Amino acid sequence: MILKQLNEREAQVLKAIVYEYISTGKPVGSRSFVQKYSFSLSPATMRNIMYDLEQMGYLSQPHTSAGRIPTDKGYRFYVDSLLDTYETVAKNGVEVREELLTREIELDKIFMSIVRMLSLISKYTGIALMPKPDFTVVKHIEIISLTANDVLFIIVTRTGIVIHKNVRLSSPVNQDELYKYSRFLTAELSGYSLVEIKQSLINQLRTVTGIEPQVRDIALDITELALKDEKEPEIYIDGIENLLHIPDMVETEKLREVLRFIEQKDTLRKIMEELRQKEGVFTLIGEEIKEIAIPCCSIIASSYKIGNSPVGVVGIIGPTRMDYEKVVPLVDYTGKVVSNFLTQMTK
Amino acid sequence: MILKQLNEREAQVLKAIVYEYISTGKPVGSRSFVQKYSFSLSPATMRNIMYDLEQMGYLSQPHTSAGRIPTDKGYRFYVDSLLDTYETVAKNGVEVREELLTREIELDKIFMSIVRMLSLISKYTGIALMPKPDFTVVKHIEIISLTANDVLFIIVTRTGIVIHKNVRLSSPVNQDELYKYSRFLTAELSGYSLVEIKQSLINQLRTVTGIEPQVRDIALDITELALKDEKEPEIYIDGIENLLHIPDMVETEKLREVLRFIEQKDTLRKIMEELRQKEGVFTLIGEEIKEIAIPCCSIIASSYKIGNSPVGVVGIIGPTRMDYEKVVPLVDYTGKVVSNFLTQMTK
DNA sequence: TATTAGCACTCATATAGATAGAGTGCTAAT
DNA sequence: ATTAGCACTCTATCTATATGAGTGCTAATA
Repeated sequence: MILKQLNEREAQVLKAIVYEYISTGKPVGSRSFVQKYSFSLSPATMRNIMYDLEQMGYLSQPHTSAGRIPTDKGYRFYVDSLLDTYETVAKNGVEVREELLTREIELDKIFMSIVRMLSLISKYTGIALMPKPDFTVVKHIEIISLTANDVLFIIVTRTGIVIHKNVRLSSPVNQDELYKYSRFLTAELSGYSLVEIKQSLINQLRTVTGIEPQVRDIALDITELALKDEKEPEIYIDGIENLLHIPDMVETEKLREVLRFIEQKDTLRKIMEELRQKEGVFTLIGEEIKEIAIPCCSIIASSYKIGNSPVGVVGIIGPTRMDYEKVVPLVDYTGKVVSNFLTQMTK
Repeated sequence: MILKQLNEREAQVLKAIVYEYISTGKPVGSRSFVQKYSFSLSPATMRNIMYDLEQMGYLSQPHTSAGRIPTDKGYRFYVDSLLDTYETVAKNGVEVREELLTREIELDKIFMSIVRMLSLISKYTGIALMPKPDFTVVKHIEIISLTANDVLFIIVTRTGIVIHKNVRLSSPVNQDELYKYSRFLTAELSGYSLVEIKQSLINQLRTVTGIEPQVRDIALDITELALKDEKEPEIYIDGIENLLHIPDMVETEKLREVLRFIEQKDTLRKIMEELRQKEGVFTLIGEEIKEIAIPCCSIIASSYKIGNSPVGVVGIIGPTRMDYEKVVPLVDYTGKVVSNFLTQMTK
């Protein structure tokens, strides 16, 4: 196959075919297509173009004598061409209301309503990866005794997120001793982000003076232990039922697979985690989702930031054949709103 | 219709019909049924019995000249008759492993694995209502300043549950002042359950002496505010995909309704909350779920306790036509295991 | 050289009719 | 009280057939 840039006409046709297939769900045939889109071309010519596009890998046929449907490569072309122009659309007709955010205080509720909104507006499944605490700034640390050997390590971040972890000690420590640790840790660590603490601060503090060395050492040990295997940030999902009215999902087995994938969350989290590190809106189409084959599904996601660090992801899961014009700006815009909000909140 | 006790034979037949319908999913007809279950009766007699059972409301026909299917009343009869005898089966063949529980420390993880197990073993959807914190005993209270007027109120319970809530104050308070509050509250409230604190303790403490009256008053105000509209306990769900292979769920619209119901969580929570207050295993069959019509679904749930207070619920959601023999003991046993574990843990 | 008209062929889908199978209700006989 | 027999009903399944939309190819046209 010869590599070749699409010429203008081919590009137009390809976009229109993908668009048509997205809205109807039926393979696009030459005759009705030229008519509907008033191309001043005969069906025969259209067939030739389609044939070329098929050769180049943008289209395929479910069977001989059926119309064409886009391949993943075809969708990819379509989305990319959208991204060039969608920004002007972004604020129009998209109903994410910023005030909604400021009314709520608790972060989990905020994200729940964001995910709900995404699903309601897009009519697909909304997803959000909660902010990775790594980049949030410690405000307070408290260690509380549970049983003789078990303590609860609590970090409060400046955003009001509470991270807590049970830690089992090798020897019992009483609560008064724990208070000392808490005071020491709060004094030394507040104002720093978790990632700074993990990567360097703990080790620097190992030699700090002006504190009983034993308190210092045990306190830092507990901190290290508590931060070691940090809990994966939660994923919120809403609108799973929207996956059901995806026309391509008639085969129950496919649907089960998708549901299992979504419920399982680990794989989804891994994928989201990767997306977090990309800039802006990112789209995973069909088989491009490498970890697992989720049939007929695409993910459109945007990482959001606190300041300059991308800390989480919002987006939607929908059918590969989906309404990209609407969804891409929606997800992008939502990401920006969340970024602004969180950045504001942390100041 | 004349109210009448079922005679022995009718009861036998009814049980067998429900059983047969549960396993095959097809309306039970007279001829094949007498054959399969080797009743020494002719199909005609069976038809007469079926006719009677239908008159009494235990069976119905999807259409003339179809076999019979159980009504909700029929299922109810079947389950009740099961409950009389299942206890001997309870510990056999049920694979909830108690050791699994003791290895985990964090409560949410414990419940996640319980729900997972329920869904895996039953092949239906597992559900759990987390322990209502009302009956858990306070271990420690800490108030931490977030912004000038916002503070974070943290309660740690003896079980290691962390409850936190943002509270907005009318006038700014600095962190040192907050420490005083924390110390006072921890001293006065630890060892009491939240429900005791809410119902009487706060008011009793209003007049306590030996502490600056201002600290006392504000601290109690904050506590009252924080405990006022307590967060609803979370619901864990696993195995939604199992709802898909329910044969009666072929109609997508039904399935969507069920999924929406499960995702919505509020209604589910209300139902679970009611179940929490019942003793032992409880079964809601089909239309008996009053809040909403979840088509073809039943809920089997068991409340679990800490000490003597029922604090939460575990159970499963499955098709009305489900394998009650297996599920009822499973849910019951799981409830007991969780009760033991939590009661143990809290001591 | 690019486009178009025409034609034979393919495939998926929809429709209608026929048939088989399982079930019921009723009546009369046991 | 139970059963055999019979006419009737409803569903599911199969078959055949027609229809429509699509393709690829070739030859004519601009």
